[in-house]
Amino acid sequence: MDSAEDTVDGYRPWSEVTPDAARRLLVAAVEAFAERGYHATTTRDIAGRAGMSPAALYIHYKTKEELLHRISRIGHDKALDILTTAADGSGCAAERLDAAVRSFVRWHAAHHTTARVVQYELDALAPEHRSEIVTLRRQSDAAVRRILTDGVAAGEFDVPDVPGTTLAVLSLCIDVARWFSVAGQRTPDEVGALYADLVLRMVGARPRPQK
Amino acid sequence: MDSAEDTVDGYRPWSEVTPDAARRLLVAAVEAFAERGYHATTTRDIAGRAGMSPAALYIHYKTKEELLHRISRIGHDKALDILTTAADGSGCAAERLDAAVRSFVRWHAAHHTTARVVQYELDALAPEHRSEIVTLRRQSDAAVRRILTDGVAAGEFDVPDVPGTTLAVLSLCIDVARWFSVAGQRTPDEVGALYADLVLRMVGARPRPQK
DNA sequence: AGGGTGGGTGAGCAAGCGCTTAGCGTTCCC
DNA sequence: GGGAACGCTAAGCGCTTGCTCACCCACCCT
Repeated sequence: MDSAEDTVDGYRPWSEVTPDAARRLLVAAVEAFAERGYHATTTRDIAGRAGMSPAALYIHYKTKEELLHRISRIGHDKALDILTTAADGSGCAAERLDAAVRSFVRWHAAHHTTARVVQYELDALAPEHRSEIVTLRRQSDAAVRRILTDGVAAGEFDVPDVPGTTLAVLSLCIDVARWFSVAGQRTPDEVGALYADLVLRMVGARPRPQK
Repeated sequence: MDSAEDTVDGYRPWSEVTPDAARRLLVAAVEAFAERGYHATTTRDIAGRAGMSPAALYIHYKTKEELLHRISRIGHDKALDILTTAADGSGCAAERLDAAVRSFVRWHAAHHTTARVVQYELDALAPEHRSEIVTLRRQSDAAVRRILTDGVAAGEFDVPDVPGTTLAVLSLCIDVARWFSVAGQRTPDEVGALYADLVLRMVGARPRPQK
């Protein structure tokens, strides 16, 4: 249903999942999990959306939880990649923070179906898979914190509580996945721009630091 | 388990639910829903936590969904009450925004168990119950928007996009329920203070408007 | 031509689900 | 003191769940 997701940011999602049948099942699972939640989704529903019989799922995945894990892993990898690319880029702290928030939010809005599963179904993962994902999330936190610390050190930002503000910034971005709707009047680009502006205000960024 | 919730802000939660057995079941349901999600929680689990047999649940509630609806309704009423009390209070726009965010966030942190159910299990409600709750949420949105509009009109705030910023402020506050943990090092009061500061920055509040 | 291989199906199992029903003990009122 | 009313339980019904198994068929290499 969400075919608009197929070609965003010039990359084809789930292209890393092969063979074709496994990818179709995974895409079906993303849609179903996002719509009804992991626990409310049945394996029959997933297989049905992919145009297959219930048993076909178990040729490509051992359990329903493995499907969620694969989705969560790929999604977190992508989200972390977007964030660290911006965080480790060139430019002053304000520019990097702007880029990080803008692209992170744009991804959460454009891929809100995937993002919803990735961000809100963490508790449904098996303990060992959950801790693997939590490690990735800590890296996201570190990336944002790095920008804030740099900005404070350079005198660009005024942030009394760096860990708390880091948490708030990430929380703000992530929650986009919950409320964003294609039926709404904002495009992912617009939300990204709005949020980048709001976050720069939150950190007290000076228009031009020392020029 | 979360007995610390029993007496916060000087009011006893769920005191409006009678008789005693019905309240015990409801409290058990809140804990179970918050821990595992609505769909992953069984009626046997709820009854077990309340120290009753599975059938006891159906003496006080028609269905499992009615339990969720009652929880959601009471929680939304309380959250909206907190928000509108602050929004309609006296003081300049900045003071009212500070109070609104501070108390709203404090509630989400202190009652994060309840808040998690209230904010994240909306889709599990039956359509007619869902639309009833959505109405309440629109009132929350209106309350915050009112403060922002007032602040802009008074020249206290600099907000280019009032609806978008309203959405972001509420989103930021609500997401506290997702990440807040009693194991963390912040108290609800501290998070409330931090967030009030961050939001005042987001709206470009001037330290003293015209004094 | 023919047998192996890998992706697929139809049918179904054991377990667990939400919810119901028959019945039981206590309380309360006349 | 007798009976209705109430709060609750033990047992279990009908159904759905995640998952399995026996089998099938298109394709491939020799």
